[in-house]
Amino acid sequence: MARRTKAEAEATREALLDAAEEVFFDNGVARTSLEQIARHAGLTRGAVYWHFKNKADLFRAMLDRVRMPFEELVAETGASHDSPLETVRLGFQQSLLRLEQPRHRRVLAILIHRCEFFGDIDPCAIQTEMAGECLDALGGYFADAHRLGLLKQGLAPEVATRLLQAILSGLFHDWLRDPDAYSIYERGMALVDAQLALMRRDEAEAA
Amino acid sequence: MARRTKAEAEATREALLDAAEEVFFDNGVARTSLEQIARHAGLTRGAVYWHFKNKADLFRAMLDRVRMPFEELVAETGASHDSPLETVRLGFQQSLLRLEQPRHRRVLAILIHRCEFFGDIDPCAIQTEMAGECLDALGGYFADAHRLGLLKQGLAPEVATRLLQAILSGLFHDWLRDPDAYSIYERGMALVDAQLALMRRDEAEAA
DNA sequence: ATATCCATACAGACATGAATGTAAAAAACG
DNA sequence: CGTTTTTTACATTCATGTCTGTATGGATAT
Repeated sequence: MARRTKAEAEATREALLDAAEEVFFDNGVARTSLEQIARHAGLTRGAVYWHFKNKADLFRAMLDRVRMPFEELVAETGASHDSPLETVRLGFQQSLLRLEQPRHRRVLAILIHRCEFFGDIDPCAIQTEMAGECLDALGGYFADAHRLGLLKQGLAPEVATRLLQAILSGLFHDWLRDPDAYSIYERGMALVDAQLALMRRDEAEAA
Repeated sequence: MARRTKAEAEATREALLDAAEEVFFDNGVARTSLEQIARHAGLTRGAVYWHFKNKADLFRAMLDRVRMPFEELVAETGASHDSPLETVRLGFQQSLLRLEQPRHRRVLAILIHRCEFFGDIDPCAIQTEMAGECLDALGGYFADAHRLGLLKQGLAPEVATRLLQAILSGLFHDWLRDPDAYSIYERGMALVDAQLALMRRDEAEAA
């Protein structure tokens, strides 16, 4: 085979990324060679080296297909600003929905549980970046909630933020270790709802 | 060099494990060769292959030096059985104290953030095993707490268990990504205390 | 006590295989 | 025909496992 049309070249690029996802997920990043990825896509290493500089570059491209900042997720839901706790809930829900898509699930699982640093890639740094992004957003919402008197008395907004962020993070990690064990959407929403209920100022207090 | 005494042989074994910890932590497991480990310990690969079957065996031995089931931690604290929530707190505290020791910190960080499967080692499975162990223990305590009427009304013990486990897990993961950023003991205890306060039935309800 | 002998605890060299990156050839498009 | 896409072939590097060599420790016999 050789050159088809421009669109078909793009298709092989995508095919390579798809293959990378699958093989990385099955074998881990370090244990998979570019040869394996190419073969899995029905191509050869030559194609890989044409489209990507090297393994790290391929990896980055794979990640770029699923990036989604928390704020964007929230924006998608069209949540209003007057109820920060509900906004958090919606953002959370949106995240979980995304995670149920195979592509997002696979790539996140790879990033978190199936790779260590290589080349100029540091998965920990990427995770930290994503976590920090999420933490900042959550922090803002809880600060608002606190100002509006929506939080339980004695619960500092920073603590509430870290609690929820830890729950989110822990949930992700645990679920990604074995995504078929349960539905993250159902369990996740149950946990957020329970936690938000715990953190919300109750009517008796508010009166 | 050649054969020293039996005690000295044991010392080199430990030295190799120490070296493995450090190099694994710095470079990741996949990227470090047995040669690097041996050199870092001032020895050669011959020593490594004498004491260990291969890389996976060495890795397992490294893990074995820090294993500690949650129940054992709780036992160490000598907590009484009449206050399950306090028992959970103490177990948590004990875990965090352990984590502040460099050895535990390093090994856990390696297991969680610096290795993917290789040989017959599946770090995810090991994590799942540890998490499950912890989950079972927590589940028992919260079931007791529920029976004793210590939990907030409407809070199912299973949900409480999963919440706390997620918090623990999330906290570990986040901190291990950058252990020098903050004290896990301080922040961790603040979070558990806050969470336990939220989950405890308040006096008004109890009356 | 000391000489002998074997198992132990390493070091060093070697063979193998696998993955990488690159360069050159080949095939198909325009 | 020239350019773009892909294959094939090749050179290099590197980790692994194994094998051999060797000096010592310790047990046993004398």
